[in-house]
Amino acid sequence: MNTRTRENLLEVATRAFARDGFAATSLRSIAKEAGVSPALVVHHFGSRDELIEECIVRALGLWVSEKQEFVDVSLSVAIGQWQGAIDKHGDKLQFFRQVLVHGGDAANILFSRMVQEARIMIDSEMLKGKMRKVENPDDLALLMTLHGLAPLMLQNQVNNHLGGSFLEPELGARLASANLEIYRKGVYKTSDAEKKKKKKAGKK
Amino acid sequence: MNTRTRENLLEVATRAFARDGFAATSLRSIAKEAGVSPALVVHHFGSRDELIEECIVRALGLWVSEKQEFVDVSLSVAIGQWQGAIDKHGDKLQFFRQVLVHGGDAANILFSRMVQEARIMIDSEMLKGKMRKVENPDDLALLMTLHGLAPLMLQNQVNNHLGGSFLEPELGARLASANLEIYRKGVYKTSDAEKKKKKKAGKK
DNA sequence: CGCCTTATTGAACAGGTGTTTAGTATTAGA
DNA sequence: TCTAATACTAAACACCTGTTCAATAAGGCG
Repeated sequence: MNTRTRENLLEVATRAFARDGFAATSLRSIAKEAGVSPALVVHHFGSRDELIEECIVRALGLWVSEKQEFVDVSLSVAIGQWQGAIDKHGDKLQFFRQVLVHGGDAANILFSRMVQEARIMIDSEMLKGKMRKVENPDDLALLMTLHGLAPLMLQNQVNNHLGGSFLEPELGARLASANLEIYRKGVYKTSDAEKKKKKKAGKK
Repeated sequence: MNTRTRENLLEVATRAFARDGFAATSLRSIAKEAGVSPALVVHHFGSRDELIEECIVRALGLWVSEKQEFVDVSLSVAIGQWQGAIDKHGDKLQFFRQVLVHGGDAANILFSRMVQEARIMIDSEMLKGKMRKVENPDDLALLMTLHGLAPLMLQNQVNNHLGGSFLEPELGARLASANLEIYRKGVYKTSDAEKKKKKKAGKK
């Protein structure tokens, strides 16, 4: 089995899918970009769908094998500290974005894993005393994952709105600090009645 | 000009685009669904791209004309109170979701408008004393829009994760209340030093 | 009525898609 | 070195795409 051309094919395909999305990337264009005949691609992978699946499995595999790094990313994503994460894993994030847009089992698995890791992060932060106790940590994990993924999913619109790429340090930092401000202090004022309630519960 | 078939065509097309996305919806399938020949569609709209554009313009037009309603939606989106908004505007929201996924000028305009309305909402809430003063209201508007759109963009994954549709009252309410909890109290503890600082600033 | 515009269609076109097939190189193993 | 498997390709297939064209039906208007 020729591993080299196979791996190269996977790399080229993943890059193309990350760049243009699954729907807009044809088997033929991948073959051309890899300097190879279309028939060879199906010879190696069976079909276009199986190629896509292999790309996803491979990307998820890389994720798992680099898990420690990606936990950092997940955390960075959650609290909006983009620049570091993007520098290291920009292309992979773009690919995962396409997976999420594409939907299906892989997207569900990917998403649930991210929520799961956010959940672990929350427990850890609470143990360290950096996070307050919340009513439902599972829902918080879900929400923080959503909040973290939102700028990735809507990156084009965010970039257009800000007039630049939020992957750049300055804009990224602005988004991050604004997000952190919400996560620290909230935005809605708590009513006086609730404040007292909170104090009581705290003293007890 | 036959307005009836034209309008019907727009309606069928919009519904199909909302359901399956732009990339996966062919001119021919729309024609079939409308019980009409493909040639008639291009006779009325010139081309598939122009049909898409007309659908978008029409949807944005409906948005503007029902602006008051949609401001409510926007606010509901921002604070995560989905169920009411979805009941009234579910199909339109699905279409807008596809527009955002599709990207391009229309998506940028739509997104910036939502941020803008969020900004107006923030000012109004601050005037009413329901919101605290934040460092950069523009960035807050951007973030709240992102937070509101996230569950819409990732609805399939969220539904899969929760084991049901978050458009249903119970799950929607859960998400909403978790979001509100963040927006009210934050999640990260502020350090003691910062707390004192805050108190000083408050008394001054 | 007849005329002209409009609505509508079936058939065809050119191009793109994923996949198959038959054939040729290339390589590895006995 | 001969053989069998593998790597690879050009060409063709069947299908789907958006669009065009010529033709027919239907109204509106003088």
